Amino acid sequence: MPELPEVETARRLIADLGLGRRIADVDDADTFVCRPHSPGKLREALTGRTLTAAHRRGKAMWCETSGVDSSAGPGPDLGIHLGMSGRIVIVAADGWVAEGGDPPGRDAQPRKAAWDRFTLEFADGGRLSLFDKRRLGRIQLNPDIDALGPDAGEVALAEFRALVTKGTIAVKARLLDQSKIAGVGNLLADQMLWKAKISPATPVNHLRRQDADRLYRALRSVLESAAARGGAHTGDVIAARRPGGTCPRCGAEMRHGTVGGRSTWWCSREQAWSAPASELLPEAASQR
DNA sequence: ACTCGTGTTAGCTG
DNA sequence: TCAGCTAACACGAG
Repeated sequence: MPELPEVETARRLIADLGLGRRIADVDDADTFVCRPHSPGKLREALTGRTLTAAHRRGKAMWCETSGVDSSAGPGPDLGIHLGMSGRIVIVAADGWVAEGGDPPGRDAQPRKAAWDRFTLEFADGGRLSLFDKRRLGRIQLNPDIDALGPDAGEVALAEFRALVTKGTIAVKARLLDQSKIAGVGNLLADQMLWKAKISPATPVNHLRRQDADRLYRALRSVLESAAARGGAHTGDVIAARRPGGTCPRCGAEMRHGTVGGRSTWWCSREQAWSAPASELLPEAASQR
């Protein structure tokens, strides 16, 4: 299930194998994945064009398209979001298949054709599909990319500090807010908070400058290692996200709860959160 | 049978 | 209007 590193893999796949191929037909029959949905709308908008570039910001991808002929202006952008279980599958003219997105190894059963939610049929006989079991992926023309914050892999330290520390929300919930920082999902958030030794429940206004800076460095290194190792699920602490799991660093028991509406795991020793004494009620402070 | 989930978002509240 | 929270979406896996 894709976070930033998996989406980048999918984007690169499209950039390498999907560009410059004439779109001969479009299957946009899925009434939930293709939005806004009027059957045939995407077919009408895309047939006769080619994809000319593949971009990504956070977990959102979009492809530029060519004019239907050389005299026409460029076509609409094709927005692609993989959701929780989406994967890009590209079939070459000779039938060779390449995939990127949701790691195939984790659900390696044969692909059912019914799970291809959107397909570009190329004139060369190949195709590009959004394969998505849960149908939470999205295909959309001209997606509003500016609604997203800066890409998590490109945000600068000063910008990160400003975006992450304003307000009172739990730091993990803020990291998951795509309008602030784009690309961090549930696993990357747990991994980077663990790496920075910060409790996921810490209200962001309680983060000191040194905490925010440590979290920023954790973001950089977690993205880098996830990209190198093949996805967000390869993080050191991810294997410990299970009942009975222990911290890979100190051996303490891992705790589980819900933060920002998502399943969350943290080290009971290194990521314990306690409010500064000045913010506790008098009776609570006296118990410390 | 029943619960959970690596994501997003409409709709509600203060 | 904004920040923050919750339920809903869909469906396969355990």
